[in-house]
Amino acid sequence: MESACVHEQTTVVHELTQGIEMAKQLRLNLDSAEAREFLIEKILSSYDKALFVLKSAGQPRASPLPESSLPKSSITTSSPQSTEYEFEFGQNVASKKRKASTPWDNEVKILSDNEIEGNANDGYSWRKYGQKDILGAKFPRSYYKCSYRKVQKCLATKQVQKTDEDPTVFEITYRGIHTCNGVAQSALPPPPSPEKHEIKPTHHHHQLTTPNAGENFSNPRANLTVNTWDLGCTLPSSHSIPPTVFEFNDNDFHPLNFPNHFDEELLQGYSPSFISPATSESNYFTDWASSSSLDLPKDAADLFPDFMS
DNA sequence: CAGATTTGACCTCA
DNA sequence: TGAGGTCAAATCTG
Repeated sequence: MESACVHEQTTVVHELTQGIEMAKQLRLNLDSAEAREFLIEKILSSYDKALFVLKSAGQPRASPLPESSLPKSSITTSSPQSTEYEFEFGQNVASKKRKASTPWDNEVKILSDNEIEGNANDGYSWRKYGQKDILGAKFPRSYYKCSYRKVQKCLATKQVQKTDEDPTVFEITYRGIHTCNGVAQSALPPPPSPEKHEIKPTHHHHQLTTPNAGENFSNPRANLTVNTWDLGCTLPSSHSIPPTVFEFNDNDFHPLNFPNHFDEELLQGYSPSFISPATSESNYFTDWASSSSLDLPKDAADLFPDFMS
């Protein structure tokens, strides 16, 4: 099962990456005893799960790891309903017509059966700018661009289209790279340097079927629930799409911050940039935390006021 | 009233 | 020339 292998690799890398980011956070929050405990718990949880996945990797199993079999962290989420995403990496997967001319250097295609009108809560704020009937397609295609296109010159766009076979399944195609931070520039540190967010079009096409990288968060608005093994409080419900994808080479793989800069946000800690006041989702974390059976430290709000408010 | 959405017109390219 | 993608004015919504 190659896809399962990829899945496990992704999960492990995600967990380890998360552990690193948490450790960075820990370094920044050494002064606070509560923060220390909270972050240590998260780090241990991440590595626990990474180890668990690695140990499980060699064992045969017919289906993805059941949630119940996974190590429990101090932060848990509910809802077993799963959403499948199918990723397709490469150049201009969807656009055949303008393949040679489009400036996009990356594209991610996702199939989701659990979106509301394809309005995925992917952590970014989108503005619909067009809808078009597509030849041969039963349903029109909707065009979205980043709400911060003008303010931050963010060129990320996405296309959402119901599939012919199943109107409840949406094909979401992400194009371009988010160069925005999700909020107005004035309120934030400068966007990450381009080199830090360099996305290389991969020549290897991989299809990943989630639960991927341990998502398990529910979307109270869209009734969207993704099984997740981890992420805990680091991932609001709005991130219905794995925020970090990986470019797999023959022997290694590198995390790429696409389509979301989730890792970057993690890196910045629970910074205000994580919660975009301007986004249509208004307050990801609040929704997420209130809708999930989270076992957050009672003083989490004090530890991370930006995160919680 | 500001921001988001809708929708017809326009642009680009194969 | 037609299809896909984008623009922008009109309209809607909170």
